[in-house]
Amino acid sequence: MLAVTLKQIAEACNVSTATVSKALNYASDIGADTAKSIRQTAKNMGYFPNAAARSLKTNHSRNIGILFSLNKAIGLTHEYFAQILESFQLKVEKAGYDLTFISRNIGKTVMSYLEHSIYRNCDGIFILSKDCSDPSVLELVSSKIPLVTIDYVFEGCGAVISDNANNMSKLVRFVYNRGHRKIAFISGEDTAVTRIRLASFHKTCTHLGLNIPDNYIIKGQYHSPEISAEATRRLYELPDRPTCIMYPDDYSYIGGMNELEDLGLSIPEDISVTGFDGISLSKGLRPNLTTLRQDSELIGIKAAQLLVSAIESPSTYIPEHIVIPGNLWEGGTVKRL
Amino acid sequence: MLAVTLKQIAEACNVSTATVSKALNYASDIGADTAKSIRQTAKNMGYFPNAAARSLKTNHSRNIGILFSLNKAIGLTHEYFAQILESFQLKVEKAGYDLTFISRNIGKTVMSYLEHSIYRNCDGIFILSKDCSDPSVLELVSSKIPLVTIDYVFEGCGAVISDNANNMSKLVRFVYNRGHRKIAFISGEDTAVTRIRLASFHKTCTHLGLNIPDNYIIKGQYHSPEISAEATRRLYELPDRPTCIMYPDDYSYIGGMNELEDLGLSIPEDISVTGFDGISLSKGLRPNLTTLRQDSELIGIKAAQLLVSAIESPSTYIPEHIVIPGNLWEGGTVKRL
DNA sequence: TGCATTTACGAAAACGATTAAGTAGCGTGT
DNA sequence: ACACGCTACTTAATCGTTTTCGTAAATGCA
Repeated sequence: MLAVTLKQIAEACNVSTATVSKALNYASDIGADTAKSIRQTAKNMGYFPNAAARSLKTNHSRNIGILFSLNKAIGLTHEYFAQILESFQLKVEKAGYDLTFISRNIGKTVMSYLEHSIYRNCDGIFILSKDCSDPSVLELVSSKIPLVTIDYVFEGCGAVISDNANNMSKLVRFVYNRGHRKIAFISGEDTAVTRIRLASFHKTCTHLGLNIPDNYIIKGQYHSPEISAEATRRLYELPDRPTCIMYPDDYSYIGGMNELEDLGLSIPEDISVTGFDGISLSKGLRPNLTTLRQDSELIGIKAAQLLVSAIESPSTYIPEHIVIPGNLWEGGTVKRL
Repeated sequence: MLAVTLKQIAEACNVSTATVSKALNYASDIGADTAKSIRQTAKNMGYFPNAAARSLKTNHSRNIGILFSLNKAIGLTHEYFAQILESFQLKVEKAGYDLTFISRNIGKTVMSYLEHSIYRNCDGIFILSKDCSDPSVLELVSSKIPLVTIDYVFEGCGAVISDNANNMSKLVRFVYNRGHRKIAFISGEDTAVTRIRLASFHKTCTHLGLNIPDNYIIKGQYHSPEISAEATRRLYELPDRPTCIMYPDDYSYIGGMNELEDLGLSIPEDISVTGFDGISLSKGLRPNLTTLRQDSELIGIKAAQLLVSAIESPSTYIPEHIVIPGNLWEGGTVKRL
């Protein structure tokens, strides 16, 4: 329960706390054998440094703040982000960092993200936010705290981004190559990522010589089966129905899938569909959902590496924008026409 | 960037740091007007206390450790736990606490959960672990650090548990009341919760006078559509097929749903099914999945209240075991026979 | 041997807060 | 006028580290 302190070790070894500190930190001006025996007794006594004391003195906390915009559509419950966070956590843990959620308030006092980060003395911040135009996020970004963002680019800051433009293009081309010309697209709610995907969809279609009518493009929502179901019905009621519907993500597709079934359409015989993300769900479906697998694990890992290097070697650090390609998962929901 | 300290405020106000500290902490022995003006300048200067210094001195950190067993089946990517964590976070944040993940290692050094908690000076721990028999968890539990567990009971510790026994019973009775007598059950992997649900299933069946053959009970896995699909096929191949299949959770049911469809069975006409959890997915399905909605939001809130009171009022605190009932969601996947 | 240099350690200050103890100043009761 | 008790503040110690600087002993070199 009660923590062992440097002082206790010092007494046990008959040396000063300075010596103990040096021994444990492998400092240069200490005798090899003294150091060894101190380290041994420290281990025996179950010593761990007091994080607060160390943080106070050294001005770093070995703690990384996570800025997670928690809302329904994009938050912990979204498998893509949860997976990124998981692999990020595993990686920074190995580098010796803990993870703390950074919110806008602590108790009754409201603070900005920056203030919270300073309060907790975070060595770096990992931003997984939907709305990076939030002034409080901007304030953080323009501070000197090392940070890495996901799927959003701030100039001068490290970022890891899923290659949304190319991914979407890949998916559209796949559908096109299977012979589809009437492709509908249900987008997610309006975010930077959504805009990139939508632009890529249009660009790719134009490039392929496809003329997509306006009513084939429906604004939906990520992670919402209900809204995808509704959008699906609207597409069904169109006089000139699409032959393929592209859903905003795998999860929300489930709503569309059920709606189509209700309407008596079978997949992919009567209508083709695609998802996005490649979460575990998509492989549990029959036929396997055709989707674009984003490499969330790699994204988390790269973000961790980037942030750790930004923290630990600021001199050599270059705020890269790492683009992570996705993989097309062919599945079986796009029929060859 | 650089934080404002007490000292700076003290200089600005021409008082000692002690006075500033007292003013900000609403201590008694300080003049009302001095206090007021100090608080005002502190605000103007953008002061926030240094968490490390405060923690060092007061021996508490206003930080709660989360012990999250991160593995595939049960972790951040599981909506039930992610939701509990989300609502927990929102609640403790209001009480003035931050959340830090507690892992078994930090850098190259391996430490126990207890050691990590001491290292970070956590005021309390929130345990969301699948395997509470882990010796390192046990060590933590037997320490004096306030903690609350989810879906697992340690005597003398606060716990919030979803009422698995009654929930399962409710679900079985609902199926029974719809006329089903041949009920199959696909369980999750072996955990405390699984054992409770399985026992409740058996007990309820016995109570209802049902004799469930052994081959109706299949050991599956939570959150795994694939394994549920396979289990579904095994049940289908039985000479005497069940009329209803109960899946370990909503998510894994998706695998079964597709398998059944592949087998040419339609739900609920040819076969009835139930899920468990009541995640958003289940309401996106057509027909709506019959499931047992666990109140993950309330569980998170109650856990937060319990833990905060354990931390802040240890004298009046009673380590309750709060049982949160679930709600049957009738849905449309159980046919009336 | 004598002097300079290195090695190995200790003393003490510092990080930013909290808090017990001490002390002015002031009013009050007798 | 004097002791007493408040009130409102300051001083200084403290939490557990890290780190600079000082210094004694050991060593190197001529």
